[in-house]
Amino acid sequence: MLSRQQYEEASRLQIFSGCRPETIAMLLEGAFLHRFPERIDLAKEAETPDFLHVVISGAVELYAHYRDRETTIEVIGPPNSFITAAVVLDLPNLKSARVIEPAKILMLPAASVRKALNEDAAFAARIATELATAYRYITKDLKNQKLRSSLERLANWLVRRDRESGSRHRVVIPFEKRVLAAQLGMVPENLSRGFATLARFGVKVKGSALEIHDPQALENLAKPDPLIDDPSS
Amino acid sequence: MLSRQQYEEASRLQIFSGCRPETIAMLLEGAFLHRFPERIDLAKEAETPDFLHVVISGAVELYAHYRDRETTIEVIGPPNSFITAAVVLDLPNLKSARVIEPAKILMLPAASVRKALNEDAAFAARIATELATAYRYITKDLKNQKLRSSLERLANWLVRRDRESGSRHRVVIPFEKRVLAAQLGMVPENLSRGFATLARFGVKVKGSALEIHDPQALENLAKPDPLIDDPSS
DNA sequence: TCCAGAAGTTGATTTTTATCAAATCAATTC
DNA sequence: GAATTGATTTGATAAAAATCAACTTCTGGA
Repeated sequence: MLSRQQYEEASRLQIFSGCRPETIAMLLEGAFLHRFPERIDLAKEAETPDFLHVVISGAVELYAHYRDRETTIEVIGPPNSFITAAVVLDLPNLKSARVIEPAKILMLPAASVRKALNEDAAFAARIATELATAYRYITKDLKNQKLRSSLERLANWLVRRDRESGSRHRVVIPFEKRVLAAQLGMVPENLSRGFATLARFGVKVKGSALEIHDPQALENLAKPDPLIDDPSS
Repeated sequence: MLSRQQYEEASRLQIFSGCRPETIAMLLEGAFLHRFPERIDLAKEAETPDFLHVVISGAVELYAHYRDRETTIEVIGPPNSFITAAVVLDLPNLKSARVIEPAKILMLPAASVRKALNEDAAFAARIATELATAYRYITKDLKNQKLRSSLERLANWLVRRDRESGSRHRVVIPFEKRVLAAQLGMVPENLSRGFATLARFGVKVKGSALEIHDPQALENLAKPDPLIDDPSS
């Protein structure tokens, strides 16, 4: 269902690097490449997924429910895939996924993914790498949650974002503050109060634009730890 | 370094199922099979692992630090492996590991594991499965942390343990209460208070032995959710 | 431009969780 | 068996975080 051009584009994705052409062909056979507008749900908790989703552009929020509560687990962008674990194991999703920024998504049939996994070592290795990375990412998040107060989590989020965007001490929150609050494991009210507290450490808030006027003070508060905050380690 | 008998035993492990004999031979080439007493540290945060560890028997606690704080991420038993993600990616451990119950551990050279990953699709698929399972496990834990109060976490731990041990309404805490507290994300004092509160729901505590006298009341409190508490889903 | 509704903020209050200190209990050594 | 040490429990208090309510700001149409 992919055009020639789409096929070319898709086959260059990191997830296919080193794979045999037959594997790529099989995976792209029943694949779709779609653009989705904001708010669209791409996956739903408890449903068993039919496709592995790869984010080509845009952003997707992964969230989960319990009773009447909801929390954001993760926000992912390109070139990451999601609901990978559920696809590999053919089990129900533990999280729902919604588009948070208009996104282009490549959808690979789940059955083909499982087939490829057993036939092409390179593809299996890539999936293993993908899963290992996701595992480490969520491990860091769990450490973040269990070992830090909400103010520390916020301060570290800020420090990290700043670094990732070139340390120019101007950070923009790329989505609604409520989403950031949920991601950091706090209610929106406390995020506001958190920013108010950070004012004492030289942080100025103008809507979703944040200015860090005293980087050292912020770092002293945050005390970032590579084993929690370093995206590459 | 394995005896003939050890080799036979090791090669029957789930992690090798479906693998080519050469792969198994290569992995077991530089492998060790050791028994470790309690308290021994098998891996240390921030160190890059030389071996993939597979638990044959006993139990291992995975824990992590930040500043002067420590928390337990997970307690694992056979036939699970640990520090798998770090081995696959050749990156530093995010967690330390200590023996919590005398354990027999199979140690596979990290470099061989990475080599096998790219040469044997069956092995790569097994590692992917292993990682996917670990990922889902920790995802559930993160949901547990972010969506529940500490009393709810404790109640659900109890309900789940009871189910896993045959629903005979007698549960034994298999390690120190402090470890359980850390695993559930609370201080030991609050675990005590949690048990005191559960008395009102028919739970009796005698040391590490717990009795559930009103299973229905406990379930009503816990409100278990398969997407958080079901080990098989 | 104005308005409605949503998002975000602020204050007061409650609930949850941690901290600190002391007491109790349990296992282990001498 | 007494003494020591560490784990657990209990109580008092403090800190962190959530809730509820009121208010402000922002945003996207009519």
